[in-house]
Amino acid sequence: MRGKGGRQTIRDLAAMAGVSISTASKALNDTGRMGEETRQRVKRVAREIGFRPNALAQGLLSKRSFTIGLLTNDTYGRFTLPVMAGVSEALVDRGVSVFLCAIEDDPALGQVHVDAMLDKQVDGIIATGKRVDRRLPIDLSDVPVPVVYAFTEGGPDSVSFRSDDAHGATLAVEWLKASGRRRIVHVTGPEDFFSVRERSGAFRAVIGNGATVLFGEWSETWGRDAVDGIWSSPGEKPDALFCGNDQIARGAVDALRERGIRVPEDVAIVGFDNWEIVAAQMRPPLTSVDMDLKELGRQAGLTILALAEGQPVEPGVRTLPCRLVVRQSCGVGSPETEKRR
Amino acid sequence: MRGKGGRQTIRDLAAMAGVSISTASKALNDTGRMGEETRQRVKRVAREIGFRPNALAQGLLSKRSFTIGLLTNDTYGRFTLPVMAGVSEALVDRGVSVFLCAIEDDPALGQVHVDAMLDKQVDGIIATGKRVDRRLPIDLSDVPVPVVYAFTEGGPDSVSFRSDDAHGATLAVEWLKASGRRRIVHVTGPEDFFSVRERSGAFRAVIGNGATVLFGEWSETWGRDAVDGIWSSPGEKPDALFCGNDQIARGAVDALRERGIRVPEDVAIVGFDNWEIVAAQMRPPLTSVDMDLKELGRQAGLTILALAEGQPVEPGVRTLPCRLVVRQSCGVGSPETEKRR
DNA sequence: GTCAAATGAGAAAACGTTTTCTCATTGAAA
DNA sequence: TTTCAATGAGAAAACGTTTTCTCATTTGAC
Repeated sequence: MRGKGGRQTIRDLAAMAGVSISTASKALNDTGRMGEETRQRVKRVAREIGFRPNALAQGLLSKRSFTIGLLTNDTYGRFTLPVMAGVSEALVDRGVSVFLCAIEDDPALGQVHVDAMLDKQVDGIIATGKRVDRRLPIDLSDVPVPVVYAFTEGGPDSVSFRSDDAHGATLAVEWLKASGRRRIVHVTGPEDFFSVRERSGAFRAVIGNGATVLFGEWSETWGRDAVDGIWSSPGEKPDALFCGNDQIARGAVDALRERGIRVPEDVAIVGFDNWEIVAAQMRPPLTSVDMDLKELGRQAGLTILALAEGQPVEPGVRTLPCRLVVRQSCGVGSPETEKRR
Repeated sequence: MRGKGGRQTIRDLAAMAGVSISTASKALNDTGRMGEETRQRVKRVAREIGFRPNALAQGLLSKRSFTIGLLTNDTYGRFTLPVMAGVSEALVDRGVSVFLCAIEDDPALGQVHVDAMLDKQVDGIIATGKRVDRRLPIDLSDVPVPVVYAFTEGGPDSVSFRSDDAHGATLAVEWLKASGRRRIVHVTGPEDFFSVRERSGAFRAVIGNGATVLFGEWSETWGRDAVDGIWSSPGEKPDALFCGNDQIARGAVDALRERGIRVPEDVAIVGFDNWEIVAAQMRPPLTSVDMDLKELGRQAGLTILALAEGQPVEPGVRTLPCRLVVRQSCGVGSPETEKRR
């Protein structure tokens, strides 16, 4: 089936089809002039021997490698995985492959990876991280190929993508209000996170005067502590909590249960991130805002492709809408549903 | 700094250094014969203009692309991430880049990715998955490049890597025994998982007659249910639980706390997977078996490299030892420590 | 029957390297 | 001086494609 050495080259194909190399090439690419019979014969032989052109040779000539680099400093997190999957999905059927480069937070390692990618003639680079308001440890503004940023801070004139956290928060709070909750408290992460400010800002905008926002850390512990703090101090208690992430929500639900407070009857809970493995397994399952990171990755992939093909792309930050994945923690007994508006 | 078009080629370099292309090449690669002065001059100019050879051209000639493919069907899981990081880490400083291919469970998609990788002349393929006893949805036994399997089932004569779960389980149980626990119960996942059988087999081997193993699912709920089942039936209660993963452990700890049973004073708990985000945040922090997946990835990377270079590698399954990461859930109040033997 | 245009197909150059071969110059030994 | 080996460096082929030319043949119109 296969030649003794490596794979079949177009040379072999041409010989087998009884034509010249140039004719073989033109036949396969539907270019040039030749008899229809010849073209079909070449194609048939190509199919029979399973000929596939060597991408290295093609790239050398065309100066397009159909390869892009994906740089990430988030080796363990749950954010980049969906982004990567989205990028990969968007590009695979255009024949573009993705180099994965895990650079931790090491600038030297980052440089090594970037150099390697450029040596391999990537058509573009997607930078992605674990936090929307932090830059990667390496400067990409001078690389000679297009760059797109996804879920990480880009330079001033760069193209970047992030989720619209304000939209996500609005979705969550509007939903709680629509289901009759009136005293909603926002328990979230450290205020120096951009996304925390976005979410809390939107929360305040919807609630209006007297909105209560509690900043803390991204942990279950903080969720518990927040609940303990609220319920052990005097005054009217909330009938809903909008939590900054799913772990905080988890802690809050646990603390409420320990106090004998029912979720969702007494207090409705909404989380953020829709981290399935947590949100769906909680009892009750957690309603949560999904940032649709896979779609974000898809968009980033399509954009880097457009740039690589020379199409103009307006610089700036593009925000993608979130989805609210409704589960039982906010009072809807029905099976899982989804809200986008 | 850079030429008007793309990057500087060896042609430009040769012109600038006042030598021929061949001399330039030989100078850079420390091959061929030439005056030391010439060699240094070429190297200096190369450094000055930041010359880097085009890997596509090199690959075309050498038939080595310094590129490998990493195939995974685990897009969201927490297992492949460390494996990928390990692979990447092992290869980056040998100048080898990694193609990430997320194929879900779709054979067609898998074939597309494999074809794309072969077109791009990868030097080898690492297949990795989410379960050690399941195959990827695509057959790799016929690809014309070396293949290594990591954390997924390989073919009969393949090279594969997995963690030594029996060793991990032994480590855990020995540790519990050494700290004085006598009535240890194993609460674990579904018996049709290979790793479940490995772990429970080792558990039984260490405990001997009368070992209690409870099979269930990989969820917190099962952990709770198991505890409820044990403590609500008559008879002597365990003084330690060895759980099949960290989620089960988490459920067990929660259920124990609700019953007023103290961890670790009354019951010691050890988990499996050392899923940091769960294990370290639990209260008390969870002692857990770490499969050292990053090291597994590293080994897989080094092996595929050896194969790509034509070195002989014995086929078979290689198992890597686990580590026990000791935290407070099993009675050691001291800071986090680690056991390997 | 003549000529131009259309058609079919191959030759050759190009992409950016590495490597082998060739050749002129130098230095030393005879 | 002559001869040989060693030295320094360039020419050219090769890797596997694509693309631009070129050329011979056929077709059609007059």
